Amino acid sequence: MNKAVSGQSGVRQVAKLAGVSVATVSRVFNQASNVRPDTRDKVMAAAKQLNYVPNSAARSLTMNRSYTIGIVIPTIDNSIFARFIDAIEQTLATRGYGLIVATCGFDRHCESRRVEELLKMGIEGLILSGAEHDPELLDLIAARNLPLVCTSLFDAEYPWPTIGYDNYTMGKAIARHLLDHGHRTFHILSGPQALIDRTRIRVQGILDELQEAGISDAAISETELNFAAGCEAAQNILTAPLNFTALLCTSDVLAMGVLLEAPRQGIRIPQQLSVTGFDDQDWAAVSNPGLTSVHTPSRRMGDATAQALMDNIEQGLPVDSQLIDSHLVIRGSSGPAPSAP
Amino acid sequence: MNKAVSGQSGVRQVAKLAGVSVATVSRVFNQASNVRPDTRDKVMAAAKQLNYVPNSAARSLTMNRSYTIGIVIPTIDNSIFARFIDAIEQTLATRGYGLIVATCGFDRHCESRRVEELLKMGIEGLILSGAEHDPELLDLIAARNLPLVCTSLFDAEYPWPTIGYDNYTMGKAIARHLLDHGHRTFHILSGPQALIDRTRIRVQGILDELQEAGISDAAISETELNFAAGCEAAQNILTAPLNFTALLCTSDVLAMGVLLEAPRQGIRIPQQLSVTGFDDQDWAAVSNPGLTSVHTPSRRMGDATAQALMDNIEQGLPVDSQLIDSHLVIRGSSGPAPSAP
DNA sequence: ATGAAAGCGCTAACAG
DNA sequence: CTGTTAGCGCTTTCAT
Repeated sequence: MNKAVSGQSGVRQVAKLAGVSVATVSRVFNQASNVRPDTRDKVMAAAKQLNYVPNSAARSLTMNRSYTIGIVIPTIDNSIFARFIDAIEQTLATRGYGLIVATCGFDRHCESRRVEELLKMGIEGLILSGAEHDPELLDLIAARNLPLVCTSLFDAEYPWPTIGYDNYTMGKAIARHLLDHGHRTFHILSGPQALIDRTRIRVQGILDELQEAGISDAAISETELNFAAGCEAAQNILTAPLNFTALLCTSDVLAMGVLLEAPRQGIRIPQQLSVTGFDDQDWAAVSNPGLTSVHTPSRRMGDATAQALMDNIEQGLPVDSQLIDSHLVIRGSSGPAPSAP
Repeated sequence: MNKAVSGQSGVRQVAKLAGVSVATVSRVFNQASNVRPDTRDKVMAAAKQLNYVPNSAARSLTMNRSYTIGIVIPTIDNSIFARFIDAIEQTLATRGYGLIVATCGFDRHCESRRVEELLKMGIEGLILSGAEHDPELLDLIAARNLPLVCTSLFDAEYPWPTIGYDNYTMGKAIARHLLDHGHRTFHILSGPQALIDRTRIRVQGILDELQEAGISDAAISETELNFAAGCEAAQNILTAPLNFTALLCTSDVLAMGVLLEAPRQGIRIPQQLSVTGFDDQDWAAVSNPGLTSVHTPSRRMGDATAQALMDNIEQGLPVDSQLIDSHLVIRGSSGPAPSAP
């Protein structure tokens, strides 16, 4: 059983070596005011000599501050989340905060457990994905008065602050794009709607737009939200003779599978089939053809989220919900509907 | 100035409500042995009623344990690192450890600063990328007796444990693959060799293999290690009439740019040009053509790293260097050299 | 400008 | 099996 730190030296040693009191050492390492420059130097010298690093546990205990923010997301292994975390981490770092990450797949129970673990670790703020969480968890968070931001979607009505996109409108936009190109028969490939609210909202936007155009028979295939699952789903969807001319995917990772599978089935994109995604990952510009998708600036969302949390913690500012812009990016994977589907 | 926790309740309150001593409460929340079941239940009930969550700072202070591991990597926004972290996080979670992530680009000074921040946060173990670090930093880590693992490369000779791939041999392997296909003129597109040791090692492997085949005039282009930079580099490399038939990229993110740019320049892959990557990201199987690359199982590396660290911390086991297997994946982007380059 | 001393909430002997 | 008590290393009044 290894002690976390062994060659440890505390304020005490530093104080002794510098010939001052522990209070002075503490002052030097905090708001350096009220310390004579030469005293300060003596302390710093002693500290360096002893390799002194303040003990965060003791610090946290007395100040009741941990300078850590927690985040629980489905996975890190998805460009969209990776970029998001990357941005959060960098913004937090500008003010000395650390980020503790935890993943939970799309399992609500797991999410709750992970949050509890983070709570035990003393986080001062929490970032969650989406707006559907265990009510008991939300109660606990409220009881602890822990700042929380729900991300990836924007919902001004939600009782907790949300920072994210207007998934509904974007769903409508991408459907409209296809309708404008003359498509009348559609298939939707989505992630698990029951587990992911923003997926459900995207689908709803698509369906509503189609509905308004008098189309109400779009088929929906659901699958897990990862590359392999997308490939498998694509195989199933694309084998039979196509009875649709447009395939809308609620996520690029799913569209990737379609792009891979279509040529194998002899289906040409976009001549025979238009395909669209959601997220606009890097590769969407590279694939052949390029993938029409909705660009969701997750980096911007991360910055905003981190900033909001820190402003709340340090200045008590309320965390306001925030709409992050997103927009359609049209590429080669979508085009005019073939004359004879 | 928001207190981190406000509706707080400590062992004391719980003890009083449950009609026991603080020691008993502590026992219940730790090694539940030596506590009568009904006492235990009373305590748990009281705790639940009060929304009690143990204060981690106090806990860490008395036990001298933080149950957190720190990692400093260049970026999270790269599939390779994202997958790596994802795996680490999940493995750590199995034993109640948290992961604090920090990014530093490819800047050694920044790396040192970030590590110091993590040190201040009380991490019990540290994960770094590569094996080139500020000597002073390494001294500090040694002085604090902090377990460290250097990842992404394997080097049995290195004074600190390394867990990663044999980049050199893989560099040789991919060059050999191309040589076997009759290629005799090469161009290498690499990330910054001065900043990234494993990149340098990969390049060295390639060069050595070519050298052994009597080829010593391979040109090398260096660029930043991200998608945009890869695109730009590809534009420069591919404009002039090609004086090489194989383009080896030291990373898939770079190869992605090449795959995007080649068709724009009217260059057909692999008929006119063979392209290879390194990492085998998801999209490598999807792109058109698929990208020949070296598969580096970053998830496996993450698991091994996390496991080694925890075993060291809890059982004092030495952290042994570990070679993670990697292998060549041949796809459509590489083929026989065109007869007339 | 500096020092002395009182805890922060918890765990871990040590008693009983 | 349970209670009492002494710190863990630090910050922070309150004196000086």
